Amino acid sequence: MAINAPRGTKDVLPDEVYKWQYVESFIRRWTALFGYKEIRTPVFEHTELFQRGVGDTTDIVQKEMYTFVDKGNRSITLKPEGTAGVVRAYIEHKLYAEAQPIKLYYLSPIFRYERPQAGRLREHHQFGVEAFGSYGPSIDAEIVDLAMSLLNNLGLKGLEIHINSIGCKQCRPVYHKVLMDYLADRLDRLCDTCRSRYDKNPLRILDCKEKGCQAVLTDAPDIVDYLCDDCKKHFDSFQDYLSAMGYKYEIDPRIVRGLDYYTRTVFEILSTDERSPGTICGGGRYDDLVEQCGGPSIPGAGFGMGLERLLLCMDSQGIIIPVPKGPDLFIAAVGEQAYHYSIGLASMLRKRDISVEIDHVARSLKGQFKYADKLKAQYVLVIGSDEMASGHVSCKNMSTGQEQRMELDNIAERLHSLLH
RNA sequence: GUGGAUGUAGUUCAGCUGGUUAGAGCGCCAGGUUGUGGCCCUGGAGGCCGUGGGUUCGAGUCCCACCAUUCACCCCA
Repeated sequence: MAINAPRGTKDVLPDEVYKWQYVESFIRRWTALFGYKEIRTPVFEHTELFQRGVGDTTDIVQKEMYTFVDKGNRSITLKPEGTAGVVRAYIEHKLYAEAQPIKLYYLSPIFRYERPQAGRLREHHQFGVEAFGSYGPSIDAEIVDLAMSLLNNLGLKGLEIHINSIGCKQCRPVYHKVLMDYLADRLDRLCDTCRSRYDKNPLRILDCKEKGCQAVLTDAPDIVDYLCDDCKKHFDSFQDYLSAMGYKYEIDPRIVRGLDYYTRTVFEILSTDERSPGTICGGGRYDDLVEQCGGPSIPGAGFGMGLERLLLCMDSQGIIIPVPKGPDLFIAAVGEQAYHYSIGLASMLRKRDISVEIDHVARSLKGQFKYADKLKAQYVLVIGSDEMASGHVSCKNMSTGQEQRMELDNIAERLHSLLH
């Protein structure tokens, strides 16, 4: 019996959850400001959904999915990305019947069978948004703005926005042909995987990192030069809107993304920081996906943001996430009778909205103070037989060391005024 | 999937060319205070030296395999 977490997974321990909660609180604030509502979809879906949605030729579907047959003989797959499930829910619940666009966000674990390394896990977590029902480039710009606002507000520096357009079903075949013609007499200089991509998905050859392929591609035609008029117009206005929002961006004709469903706009937000991984957010437009998954012909746009990478990036940039406060009060009891009384007092004070800690392992008074200190308790109340008899307790401020006496009768009020 | 590095207390790490009871800092517990934390002092608990095999009189140390971690690549968030 292995007692370690499965390869490529990580526990978030109590000492560090506050970092996640901090980031999540920013996500909830910014999605609210932009009008995106949360959607929660299952961690697993029918395998077919991802095969159809994400695309059979992608690495994700071909070799990275966690797929198994359940006891009812269904093929089930753990989400390898966030969009497909949201699209399925959008179609299943006929959200297209509501006023469009429908703007959604999710926080979800994502599973991919990969070789783990820094910022790369078999289970990672993504924050993502999906906006359905608008062909307009303003929604493309809005989601970039949402991602950038969030990241900037968290304090990240040195972010770059890289954008591209990969056309639509009208103009992409034209570019495919141009690219294939260009590559036709250079096939022997491409790597094995690229040669196999030549027929199935030639666009993917563009982002091959092999030196040989890179050399071949230096003079390759750029897709932006072959966009149809509508796609060209869309791409231009997208850029205009980004500028109107005050963003600098870079057109990178090599961004094609590893998911087949993208059309027109694709983008990545990456950190130029050397110590942390590059891409922390990637997304784009998917005008044919809803229809491909069996819904009406409705466009969409969205992105996914890797939370582990975001946290890594914040850490390497030295961004300090505020550590949560300790309890308002620690009650230190001396003796059986006082402890018995203190248990009741702690319960009462918690109901009065004061956070209270108390010893549960029979520590000495000194031990209780040390423990209170470790917990970062703001005040410590000492209760022993003297206090029980007199009805007065001493309350010690742990940061100044000063003690004051107070009556047990109105203790909650006194504490409230101390804690304001 | 390909290539490199690394696995020793809870944690970070020492352990020289194989040699007797495997060490340190931090953390944890207790004591130095009879009812008071942080600092200081003293003591204590805690290790099948990743797992399995091999070489050897003898392995934490050398060899092999496996497992895990980590870095680069592929790909992606």
